[in-house]
Parts: sequence; C-alpha cells; structure tokens
Amino acid sequence: MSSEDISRKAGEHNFEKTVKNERGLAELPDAEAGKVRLRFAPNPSGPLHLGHARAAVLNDVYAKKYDGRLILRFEDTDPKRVDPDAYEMIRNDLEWLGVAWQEEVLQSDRLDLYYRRARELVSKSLAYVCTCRQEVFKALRESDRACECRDTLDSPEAFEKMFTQYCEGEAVLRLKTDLAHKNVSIRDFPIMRIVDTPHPRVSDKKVYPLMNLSVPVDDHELGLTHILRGKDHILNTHKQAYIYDYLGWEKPHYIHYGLLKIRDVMLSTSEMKKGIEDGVYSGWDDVRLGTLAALRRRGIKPDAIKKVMFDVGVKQTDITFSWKNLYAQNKKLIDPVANRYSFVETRPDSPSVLRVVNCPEWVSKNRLHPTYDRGDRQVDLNSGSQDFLLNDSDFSELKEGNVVRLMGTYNIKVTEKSKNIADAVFHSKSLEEARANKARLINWVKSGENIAVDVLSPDGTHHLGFAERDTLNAEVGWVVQFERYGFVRIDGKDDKITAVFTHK
RNA sequence: GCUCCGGUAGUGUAGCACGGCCAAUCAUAUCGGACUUUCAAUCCGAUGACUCGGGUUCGAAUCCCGGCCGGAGCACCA
Repeated sequence: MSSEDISRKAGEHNFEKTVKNERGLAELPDAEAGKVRLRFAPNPSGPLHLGHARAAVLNDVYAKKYDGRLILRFEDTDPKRVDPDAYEMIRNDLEWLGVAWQEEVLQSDRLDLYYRRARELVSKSLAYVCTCRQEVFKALRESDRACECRDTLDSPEAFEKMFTQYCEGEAVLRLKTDLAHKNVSIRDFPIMRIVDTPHPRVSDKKVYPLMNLSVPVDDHELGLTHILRGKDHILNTHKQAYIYDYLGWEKPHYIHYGLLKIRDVMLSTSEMKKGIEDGVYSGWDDVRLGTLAALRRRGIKPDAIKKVMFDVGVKQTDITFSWKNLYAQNKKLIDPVANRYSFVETRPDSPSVLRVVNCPEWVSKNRLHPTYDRGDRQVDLNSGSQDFLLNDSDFSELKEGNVVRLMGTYNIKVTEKSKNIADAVFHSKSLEEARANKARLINWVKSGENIAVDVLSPDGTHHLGFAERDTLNAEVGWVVQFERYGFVRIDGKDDKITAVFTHK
C-alpha cells in the first residue's frame, strides 16, 4: 500500500455516543473490570487548580470503579512551559485530593521513544520535514496545495538534519494527512519541532514532539483503554487518529467532557505565576486563587471537591461551576467537627463595647458543638460590672431601652449609647425572660480576655475583630465556626489569630 | 468565515441508544414553618425545567427536519 493509500484511509474516528448512563456515574464503554487503564496528564507549569480537579477526580473515580489503573503522566514537552517545582506540587495536590495513581511517567524521559516513532513514520514516507515559513505553509494549505518539502524532505536523511542542522523555527516535522481535508488544521499538521530553550530536566535535547505525536504514542505504549479529556481536544483526537492508523494501532475510547466555567477566581497558571513574581499574590496558596492549595488553605475539604466533580460528571455540555454547591458539600463535612467559638467583628482601635452594671457573678459555659459532645468553653464574668465586646453590626442595632440577650449568659437593658460605648444594666437571667421581652440574641467576647483575630476573605479583604480566649485551643489547620459569622480555617497563631474565611 | 459539538428548574444532575410506567429524579438554591442559648445544623412544606416551530406516531423530553441560542477548534501550547 502506498503512503497515499494509507493516508486516504487514515484519520477516521468514530466517537462513542459519549457513554451509556446508569444512575449516578456514567458507564465507560467496553469497560472491563481489572483491565481499565486511564491517565491524568497535566502539564507541569504550576500546581493544580479547580479546573484540573475534574479530570483528576473523574479518572480516579473510574479507575476505582473498574478496579483499573491510573497513570500520572507529566506532559512536559514544551521546555518553555515547564516549572521544575510543579512536578512535586502536582503530586502533593493529588495526594491531598485522595487521587491514587499506580504508575508515573514523564514525557521528557521518553523523547527517544517519540524519535523512534517519528523515524518510523518518516521511513514509511508518512511524515516529512518542512522548512517553509509558517505563513507560506498556511497559505498553501488554505488553497489545498502541498509545499515542496512534502515530496523532497520525506526521507530519513532529512529528518536527521532536524537534530544536526536546523535551529528553532527553521524546520518542523509534519505528518502527511489529507491536503483537501475539510478541516484545514488537520492538513499536514506538525508533530515535532525544535526548541532552543533548555529543558529543566533534559537540557541536552532540542527536538521535541508536539502533543499530537507524544500523546498518541504514550496513550498506546501505556496501554490506555479510555481517555477522558476536555472537548477542546476533540480536534486533537481526530489528528491523533492518523498516528494510530499509520502505525496500525487500535484506538482507545475517548470521552470528551464539556467546558467547566468557573467564575470569581483566578485560574490562569501563567497569570498566577506572574502575579506571584510581581508580589500581587502571596504565593500559590493566595486565597484569591483557584489553586487546590488555596482551597485547602480556605478550609475546603478534598471530599467536597470530589463530590462536586463527581456530580458534574462527563457530559459534553458546558457547565457553570457552582461555588454554592461546593460550599454546601463542604459544610456537610465540616459542620459536625467544627468547634464553635465566639467572634465579634469590630474595629480594633475603637471596638464596640457594652458596659453592664449591676450584674451578678456568672460562669458562662457553652458547648464547643451544639449537637456533639466536644466539651465546653468557659468564661468567668465579673459581678458588679462587666465589659463586653460586640459586633459593630449588633452594636449599631442597640437602642436605649432595648433588652438584649447575651448568648449563653443573661439579659441586659441598654440605658445609654454613645459612638462606640453602650451602657446597660443587668435585666434578667432566663431565656424565657429574653423571649418575653423579644430580646435579640447576640454573641459577645469578654473584654480583657479577647484575642485579636484577622479574618482573610477569599476576595482578599481583611476583617478584624476579637475572639474569645478559648479560641487559642484551636490548632492551626482546624476549621472552626465563629458563631453567627461563618466557618473559618485557623491559618496562624501568634500574638493574634489569623483565620481564612471558608463560607457561611 | 470554515469544521465540529451541544441545549432538562437559579446551579448541577437522572431520564434520551430500545417513544407510553415522566402531570420528569436527586442534590443544591430560594421562600415559609418547626426546633434551637448561632443568622449553623436538623426536620417539615412550598417554589421551580424538557430552547422554539414543524413533522412521524394512538402517544415524543425521548425519533426526524428547520430556526434560535450556546460552545469548541481553526499554534512550530497542552
């Protein structure tokens, strides 16, 4: 069969009608338990973000469902986009997510494999070195014509010159496809190029495969049975079909999922990187970023992300990621285990103060969790007079004559109010009295036992206030609930507590 | 522009290959109520969708055609 005959028949790929669905998780086509092989193939240009989580989680879920194997493959064939630190960051992110992989490969270790396959294609005259300027080639291809290189440089000798003679930009290796293909970009697409920028891992090499060579070669060599990828790769799937056909390989099953639109967060790895270098962001875990590291710091649990991505599934329709749904899933995980503490948001330099007189000696004992027994937090209040710190918002609602209940304590009546100090007198002890007086229920922090707190919001703003003394018992990394305020993750403890807002 | 793909409640999802059991599932959201020493959790109730128009059929969310809307790709990135 001549190369023309081969290329005429190649490049056809029949897509599965996505997948047969069962309740819950869609079935992969032709999936046999114990034989399924999948891959997660990130580009190591930075750590993983929410956008990667979908592919990582779904591959993991399917690998486990079919008792298959998941291969972590680093696609580092573009030296300009490789961050040497990213490999380890990605492994850490996956471990945190609970995604288990059984094999790991780096494409930069496998360049000889791609060279070998490229030589095979050239020796069959199915690929050729093209030395045309890009614009020239594009113009020819637009008008269904071949460039001269197609017939003159389709030899092993020409190919070797890519290693010995040409420099970056002077030559690429192109696959012979169909010069009249209705999709112009499929016409003799490139599969190898030369890059002068040294690769952090293999600095002696300068010829690199493009993804439409390295990906099908690896997918085949690694014995993958199913490939989950975004629909932005559909055209690449068509291109890669030529490689399979030329080399006589059986194609795996492809599932293309739709776009996941994620709003209100920074996701571009290159922009994040620049922002970090410029000092705009504090690091990869800056709470404004959509990295897994940032979500972790915000108190989002990996299982919440997994659940949301699992629910989203692999449909080809574009969808909008919902932070609300993620928070709802996360709340289910943290609510049962989060200790409760009192926190008031107020200006540290002139806090809202409530001065109560005539009050009895009182031991305020509140549970660390309203439904599960996690112990108590105790505050001893003075008899005679006692100062409390309040939320600015609660303070602003106080009016002379109001009866207000201080949570877990007693009821007071406001007698006088100035800018940030309100005077009050003890009114009564019981909750029933509070109800009878339609008293608002507010939380408080005992003045003198207050710990300064800085709550960092995901939008980058800081919210200052004070928490009760026992909050110091919460360890860094814990997610706790500040009552009537929301869940936060304790991020640091020194003279003050720094916390990151998780969600309401 | 060209090539390809998709459209179920605010969001996500099930159902669509083999039309009737779908006055359409589940989760989340929103609203109301119960409970509660948190504006959390929990419990109860309500709200809310088959993109539109034709066709096939006894019968269409499901099949066919067209419109509308949305998306992807058209790199010597992945």
